[in-house]
Amino acid sequence: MIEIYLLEQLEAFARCGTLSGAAEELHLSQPALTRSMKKLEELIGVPLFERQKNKLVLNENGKLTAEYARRVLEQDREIAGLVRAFDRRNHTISIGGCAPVPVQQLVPQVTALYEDMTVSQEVHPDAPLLDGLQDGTFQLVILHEEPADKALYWVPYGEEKLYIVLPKDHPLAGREGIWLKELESMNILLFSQIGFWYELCVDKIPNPHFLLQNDFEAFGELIKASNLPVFTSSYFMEHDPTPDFYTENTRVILPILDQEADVRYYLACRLDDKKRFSALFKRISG
Amino acid sequence: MIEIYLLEQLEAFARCGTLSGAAEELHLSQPALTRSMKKLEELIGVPLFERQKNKLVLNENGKLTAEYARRVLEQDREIAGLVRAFDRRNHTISIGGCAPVPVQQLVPQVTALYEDMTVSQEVHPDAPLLDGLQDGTFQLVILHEEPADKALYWVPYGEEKLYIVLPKDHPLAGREGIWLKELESMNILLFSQIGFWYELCVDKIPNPHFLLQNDFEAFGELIKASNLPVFTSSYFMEHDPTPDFYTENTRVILPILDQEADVRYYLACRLDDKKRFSALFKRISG
DNA sequence: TCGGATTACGTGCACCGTAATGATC
DNA sequence: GATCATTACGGTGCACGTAATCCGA
Repeated sequence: MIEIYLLEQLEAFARCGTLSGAAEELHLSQPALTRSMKKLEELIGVPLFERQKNKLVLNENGKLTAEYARRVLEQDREIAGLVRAFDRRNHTISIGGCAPVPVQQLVPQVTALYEDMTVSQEVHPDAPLLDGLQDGTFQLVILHEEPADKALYWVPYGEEKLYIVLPKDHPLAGREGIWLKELESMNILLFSQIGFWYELCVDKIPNPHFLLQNDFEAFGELIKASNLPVFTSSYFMEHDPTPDFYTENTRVILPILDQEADVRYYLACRLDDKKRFSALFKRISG
Repeated sequence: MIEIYLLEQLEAFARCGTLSGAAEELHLSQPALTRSMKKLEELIGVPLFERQKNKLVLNENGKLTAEYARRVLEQDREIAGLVRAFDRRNHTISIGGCAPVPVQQLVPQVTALYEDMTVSQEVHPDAPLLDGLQDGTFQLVILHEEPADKALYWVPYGEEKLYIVLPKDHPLAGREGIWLKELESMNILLFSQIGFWYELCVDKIPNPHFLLQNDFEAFGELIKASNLPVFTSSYFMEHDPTPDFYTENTRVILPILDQEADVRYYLACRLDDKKRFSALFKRISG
């Protein structure tokens, strides 16, 4: 049986062209390589090298062997990674969502129900989420549109509505609601990790001037320290009942009137995972 | 890097179900297997076994690893054989022919011209010869029909004509020639290794009664000791000028009149081997 | 009590490195 | 002299075996 280390050394020699080069690359001595190549040659039983005076060159047999070696090495190297990935898949539930809010809500529920599992989370647009569900990157995804794919199982997963917070002295502050297009060219504070909401704002607000901030603490400080318009949502209004800018009475909160600002979420999994997550769906749906 | 011996041991364990079984099969001790499995597990970095009290069982990771191991092992084992076969192909010229006579003529010519090559020979019908030429089984073939394939190069390679030797008191002995169909139901001595000639005789002689003999010495003795009809050919008549049954004057030699008994041979190779064998073709064609 | 897995311990071989030699540019 | 392959020699890691222990049918 030809051991891997021999194939590895042959492959390195085939690439480098000299034993010394290969030895350096493999952090081995030249004599070690000489011996290994001799041994390999003996194992296979036919000459693999043309031995010129002080040069060693692969002959046709050697080139062929190197080619086979490459294939075996590649497959051998893959094993550990593939098995680790397989193991990981069986011990982690990967959640993908189109926005952070519903994902943050889901994670503790999943963690509680599947104690021995690791739960990972990512935020992406709907399309890659659906792809990821199919290729196994995600086991659960939260979308903001009803999945049409018949190979998926899904349930409604709450709603979220967009509001805007304006200073009381803002020209639009007296309104009962705001259309996104009315925010044209306006400076608006925006937390950067808000998933699909960002695309929505970019789509609907002409010539947007977003002041992006991806540190949540700093974002809060900026809100307090400025009187810039900022988005919020039904979720925050319910779960964070006394933030400074609500009670200071210097700002008003107005609903966004666009239909797209009123979102329903859907929790989906592959049909063949429906059983696996039945407890989760039960808990969510009633 | 996972060495082959580890995969080999895992694969044996996967097949046997117990370490002791695998140890016996591999001519190793149980402790050696225990250690190797531990080592493999550590290398990959995820559990591969379910350790019951005094039983070791592959878990899902382990089964997957064993599956990968099988693939790598198979490919690794193949290497030596494939390279040896490749080497052999480059150092042997395999000659196939439809009959022994022209092959026996060709072998010394090839041997003389390609000194460092091994020359092998086989006799087969034309169809497998042509197949073998294409798939590399043969580099040179001798046919008894002109090859139609445009991907082949060929030259005429002599002729051979069939005769029959009859006792002088045989009813047909007075004829100037014989048709094969006239040999109906006749007992005829036949050397078995005569290639396509055998098929020809079976085809053309109704209800043939061949007394087959595959030992050449014994065949000669049988000719001398009996007065049975026997085939010969122009080749033997030219190269073996004084065999007993010619000079004893108790037998007559009559030509076979069938058109198929008058054969022209053709030496063919693949077009991409034409250059390689140009010296041979030159010598043959003059 | 036997069969199977594991642990502990000692050993030998196989692979390695260093040093020296040979050979070519 | 520089580079490269090979040979010679001495060292060491590691895979192995033996023996002992544990555990369950």
